[in-house]
Amino acid sequence: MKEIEGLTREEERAAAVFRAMGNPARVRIVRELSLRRACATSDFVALLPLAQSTVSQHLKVLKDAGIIQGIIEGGDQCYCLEPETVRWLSLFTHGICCPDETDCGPDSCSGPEC
Amino acid sequence: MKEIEGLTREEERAAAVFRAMGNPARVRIVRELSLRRACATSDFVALLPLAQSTVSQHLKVLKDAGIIQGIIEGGDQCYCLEPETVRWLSLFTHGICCPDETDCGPDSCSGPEC
DNA sequence: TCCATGCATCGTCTTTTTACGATTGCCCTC
DNA sequence: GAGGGCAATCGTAAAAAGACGATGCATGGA
Repeated sequence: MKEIEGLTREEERAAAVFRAMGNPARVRIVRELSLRRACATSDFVALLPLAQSTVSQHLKVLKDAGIIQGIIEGGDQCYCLEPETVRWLSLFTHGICCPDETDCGPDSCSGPEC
Repeated sequence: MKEIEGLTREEERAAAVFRAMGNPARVRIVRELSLRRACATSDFVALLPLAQSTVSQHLKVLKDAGIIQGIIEGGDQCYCLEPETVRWLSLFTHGICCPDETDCGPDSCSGPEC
């Protein structure tokens, strides 16, 4: 992929995070973590119709993008969301929707006109 | 990419939209549209260090994902954001951030705990 | 200590994406 | 009707992503 000069740091980060989220298995993983707070790799292997190595690779992509993080819970390695990134993503996306409005919630914003 | 069964329609859509947004040039395009409301292909060709055919292809990816749409403005073909999709994306993303809270704005939500 | 278990990483193959030039198609204006 | 400008599409080459099995590496019982 060609590098785009003049891209803001925010936009670069956005592209990286969006790319990491741009796979059904990874969306599923993130969603699961959003609901269950923390899961081990084995949970995702059970959840997804993919080989263990593939799941592990997907987790790595999400981790490298800063979307999830590995933690130790009760002595076991498991994953959870990286709150800062998730929150940042939410704000960035909202910023596309409502570039001007500063005081509109997810339910009140009108979206971009055309 | 392998199909994941048991994926909700929402998650499939999310993966497709995220994937379409997962490229620096396309983030730049969407951002520009968010600020300028409507642009012709030539505007993007001027904006990005890419060949015309490549820019056109990027626009097609965004269009296929339902993120932008082609319109006629003053007799000229140009593009603008698809408000419904942008809004939906904002909500979906916010839903990852705050799966339970229904009444939190982008500035008030606390993000997922870990 | 030895084995099982759970994950990460490596090597490899296949598929998809990205980028470009060339071509085509469509209007506008002569 | 001829020529020019703009944008989509085609063909293709290079790069990246996705998937899997095999392998490596801790750790925690027997």
